[in-house]
Amino acid sequence: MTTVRELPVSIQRSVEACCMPLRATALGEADAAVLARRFAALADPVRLRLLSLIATSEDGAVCACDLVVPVGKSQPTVSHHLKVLREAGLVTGEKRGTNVWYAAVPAALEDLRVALGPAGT
Amino acid sequence: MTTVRELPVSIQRSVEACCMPLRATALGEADAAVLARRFAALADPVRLRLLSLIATSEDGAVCACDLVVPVGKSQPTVSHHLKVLREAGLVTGEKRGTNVWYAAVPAALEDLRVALGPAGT
DNA sequence: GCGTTATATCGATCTCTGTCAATGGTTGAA
DNA sequence: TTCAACCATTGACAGAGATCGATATAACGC
Repeated sequence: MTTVRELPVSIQRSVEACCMPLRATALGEADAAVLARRFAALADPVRLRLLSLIATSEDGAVCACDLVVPVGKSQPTVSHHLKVLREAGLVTGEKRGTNVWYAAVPAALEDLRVALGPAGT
Repeated sequence: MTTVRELPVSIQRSVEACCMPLRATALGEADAAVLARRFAALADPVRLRLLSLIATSEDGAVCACDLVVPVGKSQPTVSHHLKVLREAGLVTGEKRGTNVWYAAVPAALEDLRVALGPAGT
């Protein structure tokens, strides 16, 4: 359940940047769909807590085994939410032995920040 | 259907600010619930387009009657989405005669930007 | 090989949400 | 007052998503 600290995992972005700021020009259908999908990944309290736990970890990565207890959900549920975060490009998972270490993808959060930002950014 | 331009409506915030950045400290259950609710308001393509249309309007406000056609949904559906945006504090609605004029609430978007931002903000 | 541990997937259930047709409430105009 | 326009609400339905127990898969140690 509890694990030994190791080196941070490497970071990779699989999801390409998207979309002008909401307030710059009227959003097209395609861009709106992409953005909605990403915001949906943040629209769940369990996922937000998981992401926060991962992003604030001292070494930049957290073993999945150390995420089940803190959020108070079953292991399959946590695994499901981690998958959603992964597919949204917000975190990456790297297998180390039997464990999977999750790391945040800062660039993904920055993309969303830009989308919410003022027109001239 | 189409309306005459008038003065921008007044802006008011009903939703109080919330939550440290995700990457500052691990999110508590309560904060996660509040943030998830707000991100959920952005997790729909129709709402994102409505918000974008409102936020990019020249006068800072748009008549609801001018929002139905651009998003290609029925009037009740658009009304429903506008309600969700209103309850999330992202827009305000002001009645003028038989029309309702919607305006964006920039401070609400800024709050979400802060939540997504780096630790030291 | 075997058993153990960690993670993912499957299947079922329940709840939430997006959508529209129909209806109701208000407002302004004729 | 009567009518028409605008907007919100209701009710019904389908689809999506959150959750968990059970099971499958993978890697390690013996």
